[in-house]
Amino acid sequence: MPELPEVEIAVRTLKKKIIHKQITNVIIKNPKLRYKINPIIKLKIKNKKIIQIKRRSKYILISLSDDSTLLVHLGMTGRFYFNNNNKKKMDVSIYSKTNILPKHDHFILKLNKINLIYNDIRKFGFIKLYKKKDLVDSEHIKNLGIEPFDKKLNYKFLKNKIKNKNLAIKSFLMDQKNICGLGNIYANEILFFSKIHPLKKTNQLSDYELKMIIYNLRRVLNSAIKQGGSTIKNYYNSEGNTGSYQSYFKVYGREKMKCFSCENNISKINISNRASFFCQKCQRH
DNA sequence: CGGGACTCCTGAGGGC
DNA sequence: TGCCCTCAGGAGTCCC
Repeated sequence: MPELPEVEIAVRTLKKKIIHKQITNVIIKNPKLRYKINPIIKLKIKNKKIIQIKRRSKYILISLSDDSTLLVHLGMTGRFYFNNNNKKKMDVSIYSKTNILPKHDHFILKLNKINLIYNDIRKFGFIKLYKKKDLVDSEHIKNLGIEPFDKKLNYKFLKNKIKNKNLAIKSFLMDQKNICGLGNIYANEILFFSKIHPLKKTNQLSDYELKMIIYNLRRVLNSAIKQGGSTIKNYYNSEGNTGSYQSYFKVYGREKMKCFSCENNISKINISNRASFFCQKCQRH
């Protein structure tokens, strides 16, 4: 599910449901995710309390009472959902309500009255445990770029970042070392609102265009968060609900359909191996 | 070093 | 119906 808005929604739901709860047991059903789940995790986190849940880029950081942090990335299809474990039998109503298949459950945290289940069809996500002090220097976190809502992100910051870079702006936006949290959907949408062709080179962008990119990325992300994220292919979030930002897509997935701003049809091209959607007339080089 | 192609994995959908 | 191909919200690795 996951670009920044979807991860943010997941974090907010986790906060609501599992903060302050104690981990009474851990079940690793299938350790083979992007990185093999280290079985030692089970012993290390059992009986610890969940004291804080945060988002950094597209990562979920679950801090535990012994100064360790579970670092979770959802990959393409990772998601958390909950199950009531108060009864003897698992509550299976969520399976009929959503398209979740238990065969893709890989990791389960048993908490007081509730199970937190990590489900991931394609297994591109991962779960790692770090000591809190090692987390920021970890390979996953240390090279991350600026957060989209960080006040330090302004056009001068971007201008400095793209200095000497002769790279398609779409690729720049997708690279987490620059601005983090954006993925394929939102990069496409942001460039449409900014009226910039996705292949336009970073060193060709005007100050005005850089300002538009920053303005629109915040606008698009905020709006998506407000809508509960985007749901593709009946993808359900942690509470068995779908986000609805997909109905606001201006270009993503709209190849050959009419542009909402002009009479042109939306084009689709490949940039860095990812589908890129744009309007040839509204978005100029 | 920067940047593009390839890779991991499963499932959905289209064409024949 | 079945088979084969392509594609999918990510990002690390390899190679030039």
